[in-house]
Amino acid sequence: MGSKERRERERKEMRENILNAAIELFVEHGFEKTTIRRIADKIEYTPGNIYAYFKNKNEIIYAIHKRGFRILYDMEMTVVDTPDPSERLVKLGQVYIQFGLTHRPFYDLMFIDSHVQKVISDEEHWAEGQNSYGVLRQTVADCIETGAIPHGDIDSVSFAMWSFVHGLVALVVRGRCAMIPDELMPQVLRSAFSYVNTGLMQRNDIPAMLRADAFQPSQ
Amino acid sequence: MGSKERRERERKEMRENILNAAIELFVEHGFEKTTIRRIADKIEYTPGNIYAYFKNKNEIIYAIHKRGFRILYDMEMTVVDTPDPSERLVKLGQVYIQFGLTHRPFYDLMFIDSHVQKVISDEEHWAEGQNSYGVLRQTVADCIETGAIPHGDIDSVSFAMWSFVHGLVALVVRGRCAMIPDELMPQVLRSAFSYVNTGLMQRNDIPAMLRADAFQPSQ
Amino acid sequence: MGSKERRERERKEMRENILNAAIELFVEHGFEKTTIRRIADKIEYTPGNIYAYFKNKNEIIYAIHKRGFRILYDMEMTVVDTPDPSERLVKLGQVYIQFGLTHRPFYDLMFIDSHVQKVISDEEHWAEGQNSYGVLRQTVADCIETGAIPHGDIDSVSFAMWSFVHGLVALVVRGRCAMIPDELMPQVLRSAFSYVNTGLMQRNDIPAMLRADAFQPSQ
Amino acid sequence: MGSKERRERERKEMRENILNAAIELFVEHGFEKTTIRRIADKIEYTPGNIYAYFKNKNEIIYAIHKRGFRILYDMEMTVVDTPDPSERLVKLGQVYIQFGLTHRPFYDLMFIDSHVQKVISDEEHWAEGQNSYGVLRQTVADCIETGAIPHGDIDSVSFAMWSFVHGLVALVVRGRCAMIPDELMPQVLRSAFSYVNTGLMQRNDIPAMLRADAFQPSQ
DNA sequence: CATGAATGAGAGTTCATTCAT
DNA sequence: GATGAATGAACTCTCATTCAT
Repeated sequence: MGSKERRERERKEMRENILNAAIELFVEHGFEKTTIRRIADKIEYTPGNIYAYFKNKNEIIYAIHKRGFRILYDMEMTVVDTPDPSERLVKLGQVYIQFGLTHRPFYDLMFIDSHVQKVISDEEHWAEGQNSYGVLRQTVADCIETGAIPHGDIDSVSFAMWSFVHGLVALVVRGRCAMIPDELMPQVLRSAFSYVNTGLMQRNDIPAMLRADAFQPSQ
Repeated sequence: MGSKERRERERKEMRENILNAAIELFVEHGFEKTTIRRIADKIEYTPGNIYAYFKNKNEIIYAIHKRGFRILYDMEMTVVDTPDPSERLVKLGQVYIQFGLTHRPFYDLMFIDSHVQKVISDEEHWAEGQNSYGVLRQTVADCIETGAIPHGDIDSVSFAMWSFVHGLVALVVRGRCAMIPDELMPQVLRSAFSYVNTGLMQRNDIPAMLRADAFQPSQ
Repeated sequence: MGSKERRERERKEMRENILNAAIELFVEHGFEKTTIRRIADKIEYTPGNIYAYFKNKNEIIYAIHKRGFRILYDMEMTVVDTPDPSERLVKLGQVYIQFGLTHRPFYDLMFIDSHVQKVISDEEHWAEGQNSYGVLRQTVADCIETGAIPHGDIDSVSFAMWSFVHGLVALVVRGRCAMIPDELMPQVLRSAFSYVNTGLMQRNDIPAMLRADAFQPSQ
Repeated sequence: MGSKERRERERKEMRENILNAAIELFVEHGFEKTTIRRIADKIEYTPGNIYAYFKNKNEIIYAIHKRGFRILYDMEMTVVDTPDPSERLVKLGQVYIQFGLTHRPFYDLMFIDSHVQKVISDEEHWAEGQNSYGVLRQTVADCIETGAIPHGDIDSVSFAMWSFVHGLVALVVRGRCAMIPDELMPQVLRSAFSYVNTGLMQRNDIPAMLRADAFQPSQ
């Protein structure tokens, strides 16, 4: 019977609706203001009905979380074929920052939010994160192997790289840059990013790509 | 009469109690769950009574915020006299990370928490933060002047340095290091930190000080 | 399906219940003591549930306010067709007093309560009041034109008329008539009302209608 | 021993201080905002200490109530010697309105406020009010006797007179005059007042005194 | 599957009042 | 007489969640 399949499909569509509404609210008003009632209002359903599709609010968070990692991963995929490891590493950093600044609520949920930390913890929900980290790790390994960056423990170096770009984004996303005027932030971000890259990359000039105009803070 | 003094002291103790309870709750459950009621319960007082010591919840945040910056600033002061700028820069980084990891709730409140961002915004409450940034900025300026690190825009470089150590701490504090086993974290942090420093510092060997065993993640 | 209609009806009944409970409490304890909790208790519901029917406490006030003016207006409509202006003016006064004394909490809310004054202020919520005033004003204008009462500025005269009847009702409603024994109040009110009317109406005898036994203080 | 007297005197002064503070708060911020704590703060004493001088908040209300009637009575005394009864009646009305509009919080407390109504009820606290009413009543009696106003039951006529001026003041004090522009209110009040007086006083011209520029509404 | 009414817990805050000192 | 710390009840309002229909 195709009826069962239709059921299945409708169910998926509904989950999608809920999720999209949740994400929109989330993007617009942040996590705290994304309540079940508001999600329900947005799709013109009833609060109670949400629970037919998601066990509870946390399940919705998981889903958003997952989708965020999907977006990040897709963005990473656009640069992952770059043959030169050092160039790839830089591009990965750019893509990461771009993701963070253009999808702030996602970034917040994925890498900063503390409620998520508790709710997701060490569950299977970090699987997607592992993929992203894997891409970075491999690139770092390649860089070290080719001598593009100094030798070092792969995980430590990967963590260093990640920390740097995370720091940049996190300080912006959580509004800790009061000392730097808003209008200067894009330039400061660019400079900071290329400064570290250039510094680490042993004068293998990569100025061209570092000048790429990414990183417009958004939203 | 010492009675007035005793009163004064008791009052301070009470404020201290409230603050400590708040900080503890904040550590355990994050800001949202740190409610006036819970604070009161913890110290076995009445919710209303809290308001005899702090005008409102925000004042409690301010107090924690301020205290955190005081602690950080004091820690920075212990290394600020280091004459060699590059050594000083490294030590500042170490001190910052140490602060972040040994005073996680403070760090969280000061540099990560989003509600604080809203409540404190651009008010006078960032004054203390400016001091800390000032110390970093001056050190970076000295480093550039002496050629210890590559030339660059002072604020951009300062922001880069800050971002890096913030990234390290923030990922740990907000539990985003699932891919690195807990027992390896201290070593990874150390390696990551020295990797970037060594890389940027143009082979001015500073291995000795980088081996300093700091950064034990704490509670 | 009548299910939707039933829902609709039940919803209206519920709003009605809330409103009635609110009005009763308002009668008994005044506005300040008419709290959401007490309303909820009275109808044996949960405080939070009230908010499913009224956005907030002010909305409940608006509703009572509006309803009160509706009742008053309807009562005015029963006499507004009286052709003789002076007779109409007297009847309007009687109707107004009757409304005030038989719907005291409404009257209180509409014309006396001070919190309402703050909450409603110059918003659209006075629209209904304007209708009532309009009826009075027109009647006064007619009276002046026909010479039933002395010439004068229409608004000033209308305000005078209104003030008089408001004064009568307000002193009763707010219990400032201690000097007059309760059992005499009805007669005193009647006498006072007809005294002023007869005085102003230049000996156009209207004794018949002034003897109408209205104005029993209620509840 | 004069020590006892001194005690007595100091006690009175303290009561006075509390009362004045309460009245000031009351005048500035209204009844609801006049809290024990605020009174205490104003005179730089402790909330608890207030209770050494007044049994509770209601006692403070009584005192303010009483003082208000004292002021009104004193104002009435300035016109009570007017020999002509009709002139005296008009002056009494003027004085009453003036009191109401220049001492709004007092007026509110004395003649409108509902909390007072409950707290004071039929106790001895209305004694002062009786005096004021007595003055009016006597004047009305004189007016009737001399034929200045139509014959009628003294209490009913007195109540009518009182209701009229109370209505005028109460509508203003409780902000129910939205339909009359603020800048016109003084003139409207004057007109309304003289309209009724002239109307009732059987063309005994009293225009001169009615033109007296009283009744500026005040804070 | 969907509704919508209802719950219960909990949020920050204010207040009159009490009481040991 | 005066202090100031403390209480306990009350306030409006929000939310995730449940459940009969």
